[in-house]
Amino acid sequence: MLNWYEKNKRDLPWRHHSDPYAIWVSEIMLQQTQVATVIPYYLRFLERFPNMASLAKAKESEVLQYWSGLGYYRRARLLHRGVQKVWQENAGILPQEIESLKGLPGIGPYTAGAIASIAFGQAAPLVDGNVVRVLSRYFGLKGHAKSPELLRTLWEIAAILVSPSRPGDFNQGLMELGATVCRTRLPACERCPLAKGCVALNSQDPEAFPETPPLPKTLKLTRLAAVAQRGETILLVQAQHQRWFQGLWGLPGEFLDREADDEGLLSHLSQAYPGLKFSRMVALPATRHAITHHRITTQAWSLQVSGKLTPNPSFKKMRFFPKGALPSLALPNFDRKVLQAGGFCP
DNA sequence: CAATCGTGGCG
DNA sequence: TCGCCAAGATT
Repeated sequence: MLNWYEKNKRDLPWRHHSDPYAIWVSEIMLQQTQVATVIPYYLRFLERFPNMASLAKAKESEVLQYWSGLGYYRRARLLHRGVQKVWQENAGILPQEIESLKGLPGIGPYTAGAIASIAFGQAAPLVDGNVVRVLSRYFGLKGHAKSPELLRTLWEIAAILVSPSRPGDFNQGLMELGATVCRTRLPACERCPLAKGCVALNSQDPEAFPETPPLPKTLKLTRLAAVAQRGETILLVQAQHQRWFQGLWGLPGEFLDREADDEGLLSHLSQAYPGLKFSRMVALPATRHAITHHRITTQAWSLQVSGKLTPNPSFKKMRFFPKGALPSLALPNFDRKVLQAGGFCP
């Protein structure tokens, strides 16, 4: 494993760092997110927040701005809180103990093992999606990829296997193998250093491991949204109690269980934003977006606003932003797609 | 424990 | 077009 990793590891930005903070950031961004997606976000984030001090002092809104488009925004808020906690309560020194790491916001069993082994050289195991795949295939273990029983077994195996002398390389090697060779579909078993003893390969169907759990049914939703303009500005609201995108800015609107129509949007807007008057509605191209198992079609309208905004308790903030500010705002791609389709944003 | 959170890419 | 999936944590 160690020899294979040494020869085959990819040149990734976070592998240029030995700073535990930089590794921490990479591990949070990589949660449920592929390497290629993370790289540009990681580079920008570290350029703006090169150390704990800069991130600890930053406003959450700016942290979210740099996370905008990467998804799973709770990760950004928890990372921010975690860094602030270390900065304030531990003199900016990241603890090395697994249990202490797990006590930090956003750091669970996997990330604690990753930081302990990669940043601190401790012989700590880790189990992520790659490790589940590699080990369940190699040992021919039954059970769904997320079943607690299989995961318990895998953590025990990983703890036995981890190299005491080079735990970080071993753990990264296991994950690298899962990402590049022992892939979910079309595993490249001919290139695998573990092929000889692999139970799944010898069973002729490596893809049968791990078993795939049943997925939740996809739900279709319709959403109304407004690109409400006053001069060269656009009305945005900050999600506070909504189900999705807490803390981010977004277009005003609502979800429906029926067909979208402009009258529905007008009645929603007049109720949610008392004091404002809307006119000159023009339908924008419908956009589609998926959030976990939801498939959402957004029908948006462009319209003009007049009148004075009365604060609404369901939103923390409502503001008119200049169009030029849109690219650097913490917006979910969900809304960025609407703005781009309407030509309001590059 | 099981459901949930975003997004882009792939076949 | 659509289902499936990816360096998980939280509630």
